[in-house]
Amino acid sequence: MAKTDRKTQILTEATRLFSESGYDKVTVKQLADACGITEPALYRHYSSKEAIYDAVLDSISKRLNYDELFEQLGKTNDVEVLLKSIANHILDYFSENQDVYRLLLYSALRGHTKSKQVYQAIRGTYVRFLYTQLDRLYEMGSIINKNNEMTARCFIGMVFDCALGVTLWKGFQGKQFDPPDVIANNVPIYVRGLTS
Amino acid sequence: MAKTDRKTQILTEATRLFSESGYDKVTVKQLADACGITEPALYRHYSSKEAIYDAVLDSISKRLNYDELFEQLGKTNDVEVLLKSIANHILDYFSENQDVYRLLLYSALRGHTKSKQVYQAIRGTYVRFLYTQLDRLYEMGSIINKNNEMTARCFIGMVFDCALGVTLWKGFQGKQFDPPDVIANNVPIYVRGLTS
DNA sequence: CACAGAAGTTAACAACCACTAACATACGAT
DNA sequence: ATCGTATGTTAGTGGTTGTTAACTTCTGTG
Repeated sequence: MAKTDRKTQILTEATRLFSESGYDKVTVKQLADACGITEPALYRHYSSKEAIYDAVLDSISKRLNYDELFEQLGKTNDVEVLLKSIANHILDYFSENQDVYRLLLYSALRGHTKSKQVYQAIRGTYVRFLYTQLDRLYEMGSIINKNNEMTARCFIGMVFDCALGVTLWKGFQGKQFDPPDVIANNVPIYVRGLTS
Repeated sequence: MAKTDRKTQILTEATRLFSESGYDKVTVKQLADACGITEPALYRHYSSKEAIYDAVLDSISKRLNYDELFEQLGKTNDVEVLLKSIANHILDYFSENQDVYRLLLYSALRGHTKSKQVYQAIRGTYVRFLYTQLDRLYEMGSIINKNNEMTARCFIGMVFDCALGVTLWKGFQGKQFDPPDVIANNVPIYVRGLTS
């Protein structure tokens, strides 16, 4: 196996394992086993366990592609379209990358500065985009006067929490709702509450 | 020091330490040091590290007092009062017990079944109360027809996320908002969106 | 073919961790 | 006064973990 392939494989397995069990509970042996090699072989590719962890976080922050969404939505004048698209984008992303959110939250709770930064980079990007758009819609007279940064942060928070519900609380929240249904139910409340 | 006092002290220190660093990163020695005793002395009071952890979770689930809130709000017909009171109750609780939310989330991510249950017990209680009240307000004609369980879960999710922002993301979310301000900004959006 | 370097192995090390055995002391009840 | 119990200590054990040293195997290149 070529060096690059092995490195990628280690990254993939590490992402999966770390997000499943958290950094501390994953042993280097586990990771090596998952890759089908021995522990010392891992150290040919990464200098330490922490280095693998850093690489995982780096790859995560590069995995998100907002450009498409932002270009698509940059010109809409419909609050409902705006909110629904952002919500769906977040939920799609996290359902396609179920491991990511868990891993980020876990790391952030662990106090890992880098993962806090990554988490906030992802989240902050959504928030900034949304409140910029809300500012624009307000100037157009489409929505009422609010602190749009607060509004945006809360809305994104609600959607993130919903995403967490899907991945983390599976089987622990009583009835299991489909995220799209939740969006369909709740975004209109926001829209009604915001439009003038 | 009497046995009960020491046991309580261990519980207090354990709650603090576990929520700061997570179960895995806290060593028994750290905990013993924090209590001013040696490791074996700890084992006079708790049979294992895991037993201490269980005790911490038990004490947390007993620390919440909803009765006051629920009795107080059980008869209000004002959606805004209802939502604001619930939101403030959650935020007050978590700002008074900053360690609790961190610990619960941390444990839940770690996959600890009991902590998932505790987290969901706390959260679920708020959700059930809110959607019962929303059902009542709907029957009274005060609010529009919605899936009130979804609405409640999303609202509670938004507030929980807000509480997390205060404790976990301090210094990582750019501008720091006061939770009461956030409530004052966002609850009215929900109210406008829900009232008929 | 020779060989350099990449990638893998076995064996082991030092540090750490949860936990325990064995012993010491304070103290209330009888 | 004495005994039992609660609570503490010192010293140490077995197991795990991240990491490394030393050695082997594979492979592409001049």
